[in-house]
Amino acid sequence: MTPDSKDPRWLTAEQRLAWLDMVRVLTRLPATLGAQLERDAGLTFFEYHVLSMLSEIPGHALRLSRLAQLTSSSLSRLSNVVKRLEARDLLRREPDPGDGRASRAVLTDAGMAAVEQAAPGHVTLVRELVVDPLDAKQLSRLHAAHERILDRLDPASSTRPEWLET
Amino acid sequence: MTPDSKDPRWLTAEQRLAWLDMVRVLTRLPATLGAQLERDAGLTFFEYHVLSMLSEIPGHALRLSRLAQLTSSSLSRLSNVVKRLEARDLLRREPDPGDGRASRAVLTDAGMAAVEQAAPGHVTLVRELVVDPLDAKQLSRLHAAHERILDRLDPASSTRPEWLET
DNA sequence: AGCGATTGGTTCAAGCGTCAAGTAAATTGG
DNA sequence: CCAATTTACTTGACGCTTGAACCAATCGCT
Repeated sequence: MTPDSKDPRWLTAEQRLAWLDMVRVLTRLPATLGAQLERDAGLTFFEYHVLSMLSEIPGHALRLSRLAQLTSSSLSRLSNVVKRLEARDLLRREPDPGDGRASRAVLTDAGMAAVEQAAPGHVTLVRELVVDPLDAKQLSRLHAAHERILDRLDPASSTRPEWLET
Repeated sequence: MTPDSKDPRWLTAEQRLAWLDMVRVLTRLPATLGAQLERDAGLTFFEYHVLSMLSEIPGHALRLSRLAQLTSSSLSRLSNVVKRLEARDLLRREPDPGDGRASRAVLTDAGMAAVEQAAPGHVTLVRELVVDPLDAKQLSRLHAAHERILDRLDPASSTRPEWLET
């Protein structure tokens, strides 16, 4: 009988071990994926994420504010990154037809090519690190856990791409 | 029949959904925890992690190189952070008795107090976002999945704290 | 219609992380 | 036992992120 097992201030031993391992994944996984993308495609994980969101939406165009939500970034950060990506000709900015304040980021052909060139290596690593070590059942349970966590992290689901059917 | 279900270049629809939700967790969870720590304790997630590692090891002291492994950071990053934390008197650097090249970071009383002050709020949020939305079984499966992923991310287990019994 | 508040986006300074280069101490190997 | 290498760490320059301040367009209210 652990005396403080109900004290909300602490975690039980198992909870603590689970959390510490989660922290290790949380820190190492993005770093590892980012290093691969940087090395093989000259893109940050975040830049890749931005381009890949654009590549998947019909029309390859999104308003910056929506793109910021989808990538969980501040508008400020996105603005800077979009400026850099535009300078590299991977996307361009257009005024939004419907709202004079807004801009849309549009993927260029070169941007599309960059995503297509970067994707296989990235996906291979994702498989290797996450998908392959788990069987189908384990992966679907991991997914379910993430969905529950996302309910708390993002109750309004504002970071969820609208073009995904569940 | 999905024609390319075995093509290692792509993920199946389920795998892809699972991965996209994992990416959302990977980006939002650290940001959310970091914001809380910054707001309530004036510490970065990383700074908290550094201090909390020291607080848990017997002796409250670790060589910088080991501390860098435990926190998955570069030595360079750690060196900078340690300098800042030392300036805030949360830890101090001592030459390592056994090796003239090495330094040990030692938690000060103020540093210990800072961790103890920051921990409850942090733990509460971890509970809220991760532990509470899952039941015991789900959490232990999440943990198991993370262990498998860590086998790939860190086969040598060099980021695993030595004072944890499994 | 008109005025204040809100929304969409940019910019700048300050802070933090990264990479390459540097120093110093220990280890290896001939 | 000395030279070459490796290990432990620090520093400095550069790039990215953040947060506050800013502008401009739109919305909400009366």
